[in-house]
Amino acid sequence: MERDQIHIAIVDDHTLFRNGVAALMSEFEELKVVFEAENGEQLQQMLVKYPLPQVILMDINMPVMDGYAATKWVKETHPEVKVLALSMFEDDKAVIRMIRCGAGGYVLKESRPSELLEAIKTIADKGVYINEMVSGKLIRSVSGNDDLPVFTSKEFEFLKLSCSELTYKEIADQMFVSPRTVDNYREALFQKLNLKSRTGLVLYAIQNDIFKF
Amino acid sequence: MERDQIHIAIVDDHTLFRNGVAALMSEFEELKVVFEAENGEQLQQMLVKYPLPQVILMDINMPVMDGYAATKWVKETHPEVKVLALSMFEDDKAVIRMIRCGAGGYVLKESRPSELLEAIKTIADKGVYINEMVSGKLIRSVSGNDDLPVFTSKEFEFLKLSCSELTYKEIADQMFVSPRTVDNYREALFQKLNLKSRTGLVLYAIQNDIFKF
DNA sequence: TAAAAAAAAGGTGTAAACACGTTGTTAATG
DNA sequence: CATTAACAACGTGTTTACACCTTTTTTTTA
Repeated sequence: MERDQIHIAIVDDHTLFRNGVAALMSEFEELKVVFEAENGEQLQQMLVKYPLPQVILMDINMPVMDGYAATKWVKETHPEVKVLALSMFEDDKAVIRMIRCGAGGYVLKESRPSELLEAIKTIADKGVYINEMVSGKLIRSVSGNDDLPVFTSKEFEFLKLSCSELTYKEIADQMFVSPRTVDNYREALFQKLNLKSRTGLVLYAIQNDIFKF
Repeated sequence: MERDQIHIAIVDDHTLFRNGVAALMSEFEELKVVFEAENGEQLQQMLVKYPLPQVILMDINMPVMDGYAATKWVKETHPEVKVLALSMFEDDKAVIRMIRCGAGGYVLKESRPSELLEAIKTIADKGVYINEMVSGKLIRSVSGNDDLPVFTSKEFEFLKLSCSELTYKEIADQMFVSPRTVDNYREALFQKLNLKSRTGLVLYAIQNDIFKF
């Protein structure tokens, strides 16, 4: 067992992917996989039972507790642990959000194993790993704060229910409020999101993963 | 090198996943990974250069040539080769479509390596691998043919334009037809898709990749 | 080329969606 | 305890969406 090994953990709900990456990374003698977790919640449990990893490879979309929440929690409780986001697609919004949550970098799942190793080594050393697109939209997006507006929980619920064939009246019934109140939710969302139609709401909700199929 | 090894190939655009699965499967002595490919097109090239695999693990969503087209092509040119779909989520529509294209089964990416091994062995032996949900919706869906209805090109265009904040009047202008004609398109789609609101149209279009972000 | 089918357009009515100003209600805060 | 602020609800009016049925125009095809 080599000294100076980088201890890593892998958090991803897809077992095949998780095990696969673990197997691949274990082949690099510079790395040691200390544990795997299926989601953020399991990660929390693992962190008390196992030695603290230096780097956590974190998937974004997971059930139970997703990558955003998990990353935020990790940085709050163990700020010295580096988080490297593993994203499926080059989804700017998601990547930016992960970085805001405290991730020190991100790697696409399309990457070759050696690239991932490089990213892990860099992030363990320097704390951040920013790849090719540094000079691009990422910088601009992160500095220019386009965070998602704050919704009340009612507005949020209304937004999700809007992604259906229910009429506003029916939505009101389901939310146990008056149709007028639903009007308020709609107006508030229109203003916050600069929209003017229900169709706009639906598109927004889907684009921002507020409504999922 | 063992005889009676099952020769498999892996087609997935995510290198980390592909390599990971290859590494995992190589550990089973019953299997031999003969090649990997990034997409359907690369698969076509690989199939002439490398020994024919008995089973192909096929991702669904890939650039260039996706899993549906690739599977169809494989079954046309090498009907004896079995295709096992690897799906990310339990997306009924996608799975059903893959089976219609000729896949002999599907496995979720959440599966454990041993389950995947089991699936590979089963499909190599029996030609099909149907897991737990046999008795469920799958059977019903595949038998009851629910292929997508036929739209005219105008209806199709209208459907895409509906995924916006344009009013029907504005859509009519853009399509250079009368608002009444647009009414006809809408009515036709409502009937064909059994919907009753624009929201329904938007959701349908997005679910079926007719409107893409 | 006449008949039939399909697509485009019209008329009209109702329901839902959108807009805006106003009024209770509750809870936080000085 | 009075004052805000936030939320819920109301009234009312306009626009858009939806429904249905008819007519005109274009395209197919017998």
